Amino acid sequence: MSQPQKPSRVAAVLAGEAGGEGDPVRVQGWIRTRRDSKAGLSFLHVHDGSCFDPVQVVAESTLDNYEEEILRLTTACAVDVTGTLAVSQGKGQSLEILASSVEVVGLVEDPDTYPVPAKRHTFEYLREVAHLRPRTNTFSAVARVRNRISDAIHRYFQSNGFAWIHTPIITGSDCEGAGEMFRVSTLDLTNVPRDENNEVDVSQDFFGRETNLTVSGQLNVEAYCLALSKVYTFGPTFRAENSNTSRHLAEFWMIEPEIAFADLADDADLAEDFLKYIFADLLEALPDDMAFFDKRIDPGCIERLENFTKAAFERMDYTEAVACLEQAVSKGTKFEFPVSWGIDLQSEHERWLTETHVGRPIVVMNYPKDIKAFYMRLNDDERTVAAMDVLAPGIGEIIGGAQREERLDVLDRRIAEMNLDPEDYWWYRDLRKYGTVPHAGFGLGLERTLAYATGMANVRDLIPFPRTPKSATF
RNA sequence: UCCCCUGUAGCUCAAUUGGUAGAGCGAGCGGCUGUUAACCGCUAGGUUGCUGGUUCGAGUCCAGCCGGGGGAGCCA
Repeated sequence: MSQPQKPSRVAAVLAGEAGGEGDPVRVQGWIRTRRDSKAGLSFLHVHDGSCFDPVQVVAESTLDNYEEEILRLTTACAVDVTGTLAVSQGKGQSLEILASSVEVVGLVEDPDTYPVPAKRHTFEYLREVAHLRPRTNTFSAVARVRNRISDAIHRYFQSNGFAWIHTPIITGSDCEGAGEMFRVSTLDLTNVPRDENNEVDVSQDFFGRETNLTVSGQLNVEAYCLALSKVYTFGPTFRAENSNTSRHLAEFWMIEPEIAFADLADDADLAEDFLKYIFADLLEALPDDMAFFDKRIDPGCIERLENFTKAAFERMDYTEAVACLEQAVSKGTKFEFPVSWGIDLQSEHERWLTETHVGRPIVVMNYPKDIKAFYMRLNDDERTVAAMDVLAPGIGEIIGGAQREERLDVLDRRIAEMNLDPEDYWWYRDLRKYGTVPHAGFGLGLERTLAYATGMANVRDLIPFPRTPKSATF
């Protein structure tokens, strides 16, 4: 089956990169819709996922398989089309393909049973057919945006001298302290070995100790930060929390840069520069997909992103933020949760600060030590730590980060204060013994970032096969 | 884990104070059209999530279970 014409991507065809009027062209893809005209021809919209729009193929009734095959084409049929490029006589597209051959590669035998016909579907329903939803406009657009953002993240770090560190998925550390973990074991669950105290004998397990899926690569990546200076993680993360919200997944992807010889201000600068880069890149690279989200999913999302990339981020201390909130309350602003120094800011507080108070992204810094993790650097006031949250209009917290405690004596004090066992942190403490330096980093959830960029409301629709409590079908 | 909402045709939803189910879309067939959210007509398609209870009678009321969604907490 030698085909003389090399196939082109639909994106290239529509961009005029596969040739001009009269040039031969070949595309491979799936039917989105078929419309027949009694003028003796059918219009096939063919997509291959390379761009938002399908290409229109004109199939005339003179094709030898017109009656038997082309008139039976339905949504999702796979085709291999050869023909010539033509200027469209109709509206809605400039170039189309006048087919000389439409080979049916894969037919839909019974269209009545195809779960995703060309009609409106709810996102909830499409989650039940997650293996077919990437064929829809929305989910193919999400997939392209996810890919582009991921690529931009790597491009940003790589072009700025960062090394991508593959921190472990399976961790022997039971002290990462960020929520419930998924146990990793090869023990026979129906016959678990016990020791003399009738405890599970983990020495017989695969690793000879208890192991779990990672909830964060941060502690590990700090080791590489203190050797390669500028590093980042980008990979899957697992949390066994029983969280049932539109913002939580049991398996999600996270980005965690870490920079050495850096303080909190450097960290905030990095976060601002980084976010602006990936969003500006998205707007520039995928205008058709973003236009779709702006029109059908979340009107205004393009303007929101444009403003985000242009506005200078406000910097504000936690103490000042609380003072602003208290002043607002005294002037009549109502919050569900009361405000006072020492509280963790609620979502409603964060939104007020970024949306109402300053009207642009804001970095809140230096939080009370009692509401933050042990590894965050203690400030000279002994009351606050060098933590930061980046808050954005329309979403609230988008990044959380901190300067790390690099002084061993202070770190040990903090470990003791929080009733943690220093032995669990022996190698983390080693990093402070041998050539310690100030360093800082932050964490960014990929799916939440995509939610912000696209206006899609649920992170379950921003990862190909979502894992949530009681749900891991695919 | 807690609170609220919800489960009727392949999908989205109707069904008056309880009286044994309808529409739109999709699908099939036909008509019409260089069509593009096409349009017009016809046809097929349902043990109303599961189990039990109240009742002459349950999609409708009650209990339990299972699933879905939203919010809270936790966080990314």
